[in-house]
Formats: sequence, structure tokens, C-alpha cells
Amino acid sequence: MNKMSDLLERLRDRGWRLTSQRRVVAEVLDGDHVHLTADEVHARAAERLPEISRATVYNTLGELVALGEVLEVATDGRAKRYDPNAHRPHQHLVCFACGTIRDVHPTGDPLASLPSAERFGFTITTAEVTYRGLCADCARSAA
Amino acid sequence: MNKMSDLLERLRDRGWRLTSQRRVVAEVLDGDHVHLTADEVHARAAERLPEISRATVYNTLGELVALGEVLEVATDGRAKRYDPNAHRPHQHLVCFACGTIRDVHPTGDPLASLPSAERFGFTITTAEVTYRGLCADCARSAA
DNA sequence: TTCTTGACTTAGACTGTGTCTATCTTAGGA
DNA sequence: TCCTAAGATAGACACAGTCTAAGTCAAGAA
Repeated sequence: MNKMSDLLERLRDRGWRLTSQRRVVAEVLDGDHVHLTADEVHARAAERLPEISRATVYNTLGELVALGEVLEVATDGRAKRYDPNAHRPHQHLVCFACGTIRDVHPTGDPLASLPSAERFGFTITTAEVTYRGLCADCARSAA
Repeated sequence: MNKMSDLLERLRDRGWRLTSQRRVVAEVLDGDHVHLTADEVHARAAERLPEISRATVYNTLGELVALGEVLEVATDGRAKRYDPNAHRPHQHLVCFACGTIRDVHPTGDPLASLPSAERFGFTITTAEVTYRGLCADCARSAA
């Protein structure tokens, strides 16, 4: 049960032209708790396909996001990160010190916590939660 | 009861040197539901003090954030925004279409929704929630 | 009040992240 | 096998933010 072959299959069904560049980008994004920046994706993709360009990585990531196969995550003010875990709803937990990101699953529906008096007439569809703290490794080094 | 004079007073007590540049930046940030980018702060500050430089605006905003008087908000992957409402805990509601940001106050403690089994050994101290949807104006234009 | 000094401000160079354009290449159907 | 539109490429460009070296000034000292 390889998730990436599933993905590539789905994309081909939607009329995606399957190039070696797109295949490599999709493979780089495989796994759990993967939150790479575009440059990190490019670096790893280039290990397998040295001539791949930055523009292609950006284009492919943008297409995967538009297709709903990958999530864009902006946990700091710096580079966006790309999260392949788009089919299971989840939130993120970020370490203040080292920036590590974990996918987490809070209880309850975060949308329910906003009373209608606090909705200002908006039609609200999503709630993103970013939990922040010190990870065990960084807490140990700081002690 | 002017909030900005309170702020300037507090800062002077902490040894801040009170320059016209810092005063103007603090005044620009006064108000409710204020979420300006650094460039917007610079533009408004320059209306009152034409020679103020970008570097000074960035420095001053950074100092205000470090002092806990202003919050840095990154709701999109683009420019950070600065929120002077740092003393009342709140979350943000963002319009998909026009990008408008409102301060909102959900019920309950967002930290409580994350079970310890989902904390991966982190010492968690904050939870930021971004609600997203269509504001009333944009919903009307889209119809 | 004037002097002094280190904190502050400035212009502009520089970096990182992301987008765009013009040209070249290629996947996949005919 | 050939054709062609979709895709890939290099590099210029744009935007957000940081850094540096030199000049300026707030506020305490005399």
C-alpha cells in the first residue's frame, strides 16, 4: 500500500501529464510528519534528478496544493512548508526553539468554539490551530 | 483614557529613549482591529514624519514585539502583520477573498483540546487559532 | 544652559523566498 | 514515428526583511 503510487494514479486520472520531475517531487513528499520548505523539496529532488529547476518545484507544489493533495503551512513568517497529509484533518505543534513540526489531532471541532456573536457575519469554513511550546530535546538542552 | 500615552509611559519607565520616530510608530498602531504590515506602518508613519526610514520602522516594531506590547501575526504566507491588542487574549478571523482580519474571542481554552497523548513530550504554552471564511461583503459580491 | 555620549536613525546594499518570461524539451495521442 | 500543447528550464525580477557604516540626537552631567 504505497501512498505515492496512489497519488500519482489519482493525478493521472485527472489528466496530469506524468513527468519525471513531478514524480520525484511527489516521492520526496511521501511520509508522516513531513513539512518541507520548497527549497528543501528542491534539494532532495535534485539528489535524484540533478537538473530539476526551482521553478518546476514551485509549479508542482502549487499544483498539488490546488488539487488538494498537499497543504501549505505557514507556521513562522519565513518559508512556507508543504504537508502531504492532506486527507486526514489535523493541526500543528511547533517547537519554539528548533522549529520542529508535528501533526496533532485535537479533540472536538475547533469551529464550535466561536460563538455566532463573534463571527461578524462571516461564513466560516476552517479553523487552523498552531500549538507552540518547547520540544523534549530542546527543553533538555535548555536545562 | 488614551491607550497610546499609557504605552509610551510604560516604555519610558522601561528605559526606552523616546524619539519622534518611535512615538509616531506607536500612534499609527493605536486602535481596535488594527493589523498593519510593516510597509503600511511605514507609509502611515511617513505621512506625519516624512523622513522616517524603513529600518527604523522594522526596528521599532521588533522592539515592541519583544516587549510584549504588540503581536506579530502571520495569517498568510506574505508580509507579517502587527496587532497592538496584545493585552487581551484573542484569536483571528480572516476573509478568504479580501484578507480582512478581525480579532475574535472563542469560548474555552484552545490548549485544553490537545490530549497529552498528542503532545509528544512538548511543554506547550500557546495555541493560535485562525478562523477562515467569507466576510459578509465578499459573500454579497460573489452572489 | 551647554556639553557629552551612547543609543538611535538613516540610506542603501544585501539575503531569502517566491514569481514571471522567453525559450527549449517531451509525454502521449494520432 | 511524428506532432504539438503541456511542461521544464535559466535567469531576471519582485517583495519582505536584515545588516552595516556613518551621521544624529535625547537626556543625564556639569
